[in-house]
Amino acid sequence: MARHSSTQPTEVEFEILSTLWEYGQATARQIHDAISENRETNYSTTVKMLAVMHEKSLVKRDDSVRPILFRAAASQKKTQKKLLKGVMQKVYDGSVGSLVMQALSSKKATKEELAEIRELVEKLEQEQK
Amino acid sequence: MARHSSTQPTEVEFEILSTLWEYGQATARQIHDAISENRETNYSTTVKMLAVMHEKSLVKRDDSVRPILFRAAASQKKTQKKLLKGVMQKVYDGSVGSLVMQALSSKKATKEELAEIRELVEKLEQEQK
DNA sequence: TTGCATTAGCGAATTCTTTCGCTAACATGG
DNA sequence: CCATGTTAGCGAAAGAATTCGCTAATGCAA
Repeated sequence: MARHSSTQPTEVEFEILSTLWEYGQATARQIHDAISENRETNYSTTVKMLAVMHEKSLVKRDDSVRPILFRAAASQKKTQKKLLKGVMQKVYDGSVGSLVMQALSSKKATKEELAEIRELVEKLEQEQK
Repeated sequence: MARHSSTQPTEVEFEILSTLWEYGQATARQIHDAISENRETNYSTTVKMLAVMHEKSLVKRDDSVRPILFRAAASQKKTQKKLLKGVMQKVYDGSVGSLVMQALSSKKATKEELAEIRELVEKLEQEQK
């Protein structure tokens, strides 16, 4: 059975997914060009990674068209949440509080971000009453 | 040169570090027993991992005593921050805001955590003026 | 001190990820 | 239709991370 469905995407896989989230859909060539900006890599490698990722059901492919089009199988949000949940569990022993505190104190947030966060926090505090 | 110093600890390495942070210091046996509660593994493997981690300077060992005692080389906080920063960069494109927002909306925080977070946010907003 | 159980270390094997050369399929302009 | 360039796929290799069998060293109890 789908032994990969629960696994987090690996490093390179995540880069490819990021490209797909940005583009919506893309050909192997487009993906390759995009990730080549950061990483020194070969077109063959990208194609192979896409095959591996398709095998793992991380991407969907539309081969009714040429060149073949790829899309991410899961949304960015869903994938981010899953990953963050894992980090929270593994690194912060499940505590949202310490994760958020550390995030806030380790990197400056913009005024807008802070306002948005404060609003959410206040809303959550309301709900809790 | 220390080619590992910038690298994040791997999965198993992180589990071992977590044990060390909890215990302060521990023998290979203690570490092994601790991680065996989650992961099916062999004492030899734990010992080997400790050797690898020592090589990478992730742990320090005191072999003036028997059995040898291990300690984490870096603090939990420092390691957490480094890891979180990586996630923020890689997964949230560097945005503290979206990371925090997702963290807060994906898992309930306690009343106390929310209060603490709100205080920090308010303090940061003050500083920004 | 000897025997026995535990601890330490090593090298090799396994598994997972990433890489790429080489070939085949395709598609397009001439 | 053909030559040429681009796309797709495969298998094998290289690189990491993790595993463990086997042996050696150590220390403790009889």
